[in-house]
Amino acid sequence: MNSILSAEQKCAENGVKLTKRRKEVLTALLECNTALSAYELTERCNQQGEPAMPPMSVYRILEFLEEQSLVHRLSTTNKYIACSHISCDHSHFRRPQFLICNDCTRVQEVNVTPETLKAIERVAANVGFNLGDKQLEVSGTCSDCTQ
Amino acid sequence: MNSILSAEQKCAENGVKLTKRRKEVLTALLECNTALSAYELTERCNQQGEPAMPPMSVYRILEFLEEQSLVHRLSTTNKYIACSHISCDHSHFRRPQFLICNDCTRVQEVNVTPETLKAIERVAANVGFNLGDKQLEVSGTCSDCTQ
DNA sequence: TTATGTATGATACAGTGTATCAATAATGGC
DNA sequence: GCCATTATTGATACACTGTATCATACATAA
Repeated sequence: MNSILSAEQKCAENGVKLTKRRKEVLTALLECNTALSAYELTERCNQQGEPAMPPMSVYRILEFLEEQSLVHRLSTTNKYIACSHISCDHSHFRRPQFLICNDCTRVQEVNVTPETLKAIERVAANVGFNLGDKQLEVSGTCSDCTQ
Repeated sequence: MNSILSAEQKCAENGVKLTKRRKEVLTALLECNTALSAYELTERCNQQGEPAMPPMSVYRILEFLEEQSLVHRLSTTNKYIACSHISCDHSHFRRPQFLICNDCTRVQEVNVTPETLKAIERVAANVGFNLGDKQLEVSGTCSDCTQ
């Protein structure tokens, strides 16, 4: 679990702690490798031998992990996915972008060109919108579900 | 209510009917001029003198109106907004795009250039994603909430 | 009118997220 | 070590959102 070590280090730098419970949640999310809802994640955590964790705790922990940029919340589907940049050094040097399959809810992190991002930002700026550094979520149909 | 007439006509062309209840829902959504959740919309409809409508009906009617492209469902916020092209002749010649304010949930329909859309489609195609003709939803902060 | 299909009403319930308070664990000062 | 303070987690209740299901009303055509 290289990622867990990196996550722990990152938290330490920020003066917060990656507790046992938080590790459990992050590990479960990293292992499943897809986006999960808070309740799906709760179920997964409670399948391990550990004492059961209530959904409320999972919500709080997800909020914590999101603040630390260790997970992303996909507002399109209300699911959470582990950040794919935990172990590599570079932080999100630019807004992350996700493709979300409408059918199987599979999620794929992608990178559009900076120019394209700029173009979108410009359109938003024209009507007074500030995109901040939130991620971009685009829904479609993945290759498996297209057939 | 020019839009209602256009909507009625559009339905007639498709061989479906814009009933009294459906008109009520669409009118309420057109009048409020913002995105509303199904329950907010129910409340609004029931503030008129009409006999009360249960949420279930509103859900069904919204589904109907969405099929007729008279309203858009914003999956980012689970809200509905009236299509801004009901009265003008042209249909959605290209994928509609919405900017959604994270703070006040205000929604603004915009148009990025076809080239930008193509660029996003290309990135998606590279990993086997098909964007179909679903709308694009981008969340940010509107001018009012930025200050 | 009767039969058929469509639209709406009503009820119950499952799923999701939040508010609140209680209990436990960690931390720092003495 | 012991206590006070804070952070974290547990537990309960509840509000909100959406769906499943069946019953009723309405429209249309034979």
